[in-house]
Amino acid sequence: MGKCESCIIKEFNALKSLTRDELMRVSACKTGKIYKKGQVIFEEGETLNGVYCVRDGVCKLTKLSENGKDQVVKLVVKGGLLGKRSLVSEQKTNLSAVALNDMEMCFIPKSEIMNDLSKNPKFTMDVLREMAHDLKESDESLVNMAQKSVKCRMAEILMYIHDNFGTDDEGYLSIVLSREDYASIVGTATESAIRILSQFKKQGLISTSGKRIKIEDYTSLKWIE
Amino acid sequence: MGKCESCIIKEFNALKSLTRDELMRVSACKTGKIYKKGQVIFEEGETLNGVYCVRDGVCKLTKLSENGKDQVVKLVVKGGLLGKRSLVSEQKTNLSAVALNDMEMCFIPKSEIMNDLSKNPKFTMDVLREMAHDLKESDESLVNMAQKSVKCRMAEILMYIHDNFGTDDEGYLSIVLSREDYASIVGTATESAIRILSQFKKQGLISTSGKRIKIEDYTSLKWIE
DNA sequence: CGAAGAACATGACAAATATCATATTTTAAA
DNA sequence: TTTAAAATATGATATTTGTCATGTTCTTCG
Repeated sequence: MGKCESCIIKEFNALKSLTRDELMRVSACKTGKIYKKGQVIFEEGETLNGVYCVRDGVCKLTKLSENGKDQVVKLVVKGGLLGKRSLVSEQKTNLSAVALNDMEMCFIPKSEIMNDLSKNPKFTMDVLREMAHDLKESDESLVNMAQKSVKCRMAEILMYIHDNFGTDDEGYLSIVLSREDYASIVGTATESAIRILSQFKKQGLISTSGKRIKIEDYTSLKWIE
Repeated sequence: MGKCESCIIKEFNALKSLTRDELMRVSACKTGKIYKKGQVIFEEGETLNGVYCVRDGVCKLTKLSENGKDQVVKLVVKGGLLGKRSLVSEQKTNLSAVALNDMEMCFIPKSEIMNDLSKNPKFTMDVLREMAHDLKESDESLVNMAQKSVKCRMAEILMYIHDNFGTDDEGYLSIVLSREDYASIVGTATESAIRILSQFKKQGLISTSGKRIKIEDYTSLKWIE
C-alpha cells in the first residue's frame, strides 16, 4: 500500500490541505480495505470510527425510508471521502454505503483525523467547503425530487452520470447500475424505471447492451419534462 | 440595538463560540435590518457579502425549479444564521430568503466573520457542525420527498412545525403559512395541498381558523401513509 | 451443460396527483 | 364601507405513477 504523501487521490479531496507531516502521520495509521461489488461498507445507524477515502470503484450512499425502500442519496467515486458528516457531528452515520463494483479504499481512524481537524485551519476550511458543496447538491436534488417528473429525473441522472463519471471506450456510461438502483436514485418503483428506460430506448435517446447504457441523443434528453 | 456580547440569540447558533473580544468586533460592524412580511431578504444567484442572524420572525429558504415553481427548502426562525453556505464556499447563494412575517435581523459583514472563521477553530468547528446538521436534514427531506405520499408529507410538515416552532396560546401553530407555502414545502400543486388540508379537517385531525391551523389529533397524523 | 434464481420487461388495472374550471371567502386598498 | 384582487375551496377530468401478474432473458452455480 502506498503512502498518503505521494498519493494522487488526495488531490481530489480535503486531504490535500494536510501538511506533509500530517500526511505522514495519517499514512502511518491508515489501513487499506477492499470491498466486493454489493458489499456493505457501513450501515445507517452505525458508529463510524473514521473516514474512508475512495481509491477506486464506486459506491452508493443510501438511506432507508420508513416504507422500507432504500433511497440513493449520492454516488461516490475515486477521491470521495465517506463519513465526513458523521465525524464532524460526532453522531452515528445517517446513511449506508454499498459498493457498486469492486472497490479499494483507505480507512483513516477518527482520532488521527480529528486531531488534524482541530489544529489545521486550512484543512478544516476545506472540509467545510466540501460539506457546503454536498449541502448545495442535496438541496438541488430535493427540488428536483419535489418538482420534476420521474421521466425527467431519469433523464437527468443519466446525464449526471455521463457528465461526472464519464463513459468507457465504447461510449457506455462507465458506472453500471441495475434498474433497481436507477429506481432507487430517481425515487420510483423498479417497474416504472424499467418502463422509462425502455421508452427512452424506443425513442432512440439511449441504447443498451446488457445493463450498460449509452446516451445516443443527449440534447433530446435535456429537453424532457 | 443591543450588543452581540450580551445578546441571548447567539446562544442558538455558532456565534456562541466566538470569544468576547471577537463578539465585540462583530458587534461594532453589524447592522440591524427589519423586513416586512413577504419581503425578499436575498435572492438566488445574489452575492451575499455577509451572514444574517435572525433575531425575530420566520423566513423561508426557497429554490426556483426549472418548471418555474418555488420549492421551500428550509424554514428558519430565531437564532438561525442565513448565508453560511454561501460564505464558506465563496459562491453566490443558491437559495432565496423571504420573510414569512415581520422580521428583525442582524447583518454581519463577510470580512469580519471570515476573519473569525480562519482564526477561531472552535467557531469553525461549530459552523461545520451546523452545516453537518443541515446536510443531514436535507438528506432526510430528500428521502421523504422521494418515497412518501403528498398526504404523508403534509402530515409531517404540520408535526414538524408543531414540534420545532411550537404553538400560540390557543394551540394554533405559531408559524402561519399560506396554502401555497404548504404546497411549496411538500412539493405539490396548491389545489392538492388545499384538498389534503380540507380532508384532514373533515377527519378531525386538524382544525383551522382563517389561515391558522391547530393540530387536533397528533397521533393519527403520525400514522398517515 | 442445465436448472434455479435473479433481473428485466410488459400488460392491465388501481391509486395518486395535476390541471382546468368555477365558486366562495378573505384580505387589502381606495 | 365598498370593491377589486387574492386566497381558499371544490368538482370534473386527464395524466402520472404504483401495484400486481406474468412472461422472458440473463447469470450463476452445482
